[in-house]
Amino acid sequence: MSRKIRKRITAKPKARARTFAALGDKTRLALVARLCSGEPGSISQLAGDSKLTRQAITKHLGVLERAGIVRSSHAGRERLFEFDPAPLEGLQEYLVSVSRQWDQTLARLKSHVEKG
Amino acid sequence: MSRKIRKRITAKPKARARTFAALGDKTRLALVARLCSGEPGSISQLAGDSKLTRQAITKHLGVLERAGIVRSSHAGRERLFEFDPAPLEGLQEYLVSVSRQWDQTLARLKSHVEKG
DNA sequence: AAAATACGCAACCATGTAGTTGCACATCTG
DNA sequence: CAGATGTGCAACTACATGGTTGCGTATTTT
Repeated sequence: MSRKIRKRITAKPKARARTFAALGDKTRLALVARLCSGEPGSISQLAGDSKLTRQAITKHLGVLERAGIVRSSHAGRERLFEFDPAPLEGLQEYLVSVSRQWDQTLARLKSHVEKG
Repeated sequence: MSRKIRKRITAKPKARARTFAALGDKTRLALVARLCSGEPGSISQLAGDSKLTRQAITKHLGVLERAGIVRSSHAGRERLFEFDPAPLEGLQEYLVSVSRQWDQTLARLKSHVEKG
């Protein structure tokens, strides 16, 4: 089952890297914070919270959407974005498995030292 | 206490973004997987697992080190890198607080709908 | 001492990213 | 219908990133 954890750590590295990368920007972190603690918002509304232009926010929302962290739907002339928790739950599981793997590694190295 | 969570979500966004960004690359994810489940390794050893050049791996290790995810120490002519779990634990806490915030938001929106 | 190993540094290239401006188009609203 | 609002698309700049090659230097090893 050490192998099971190892598998969890190395599985789907491309999608995982993309999700991490999507969170690797302060503007996008702010968008996530806004969308996960409030109602869905249009591009103009979300751009209003920032000092950046609407077009810049559109690009950031595109990155988040490609990573699956937000979904968008059209409502009249507006495009509403809402949070989707699934990808972040995946990252959380990944980080938990990394911690577990590290604990096992520490224990193994320690017993190795004690033996000789 | 909703405010406490909100604070946790918006605190230190710069450092957090840098840590997320450091994990936003498949090569670096592989390095993390290697270092968290094995002994410390030198640059040449770590480069041996990859198809990239030693210099490319050096750059990736620099990104991980600037994010605090790995530490390095000199041993003779070698430079040994080892895993540091602290930053990833911070990300894990962050993701947990985002999930909690999202659950509260869902509950609030739901009751809002029920009321009217 | 000479060869092999491990590393650092710099230059360079291609590509991606973050941001802007400008303009066209769709959709509400008076 | 005319104007205001919300969006999409394209071009462009500036800079960061991922990767390479080349070379110099420190440290083992034989």
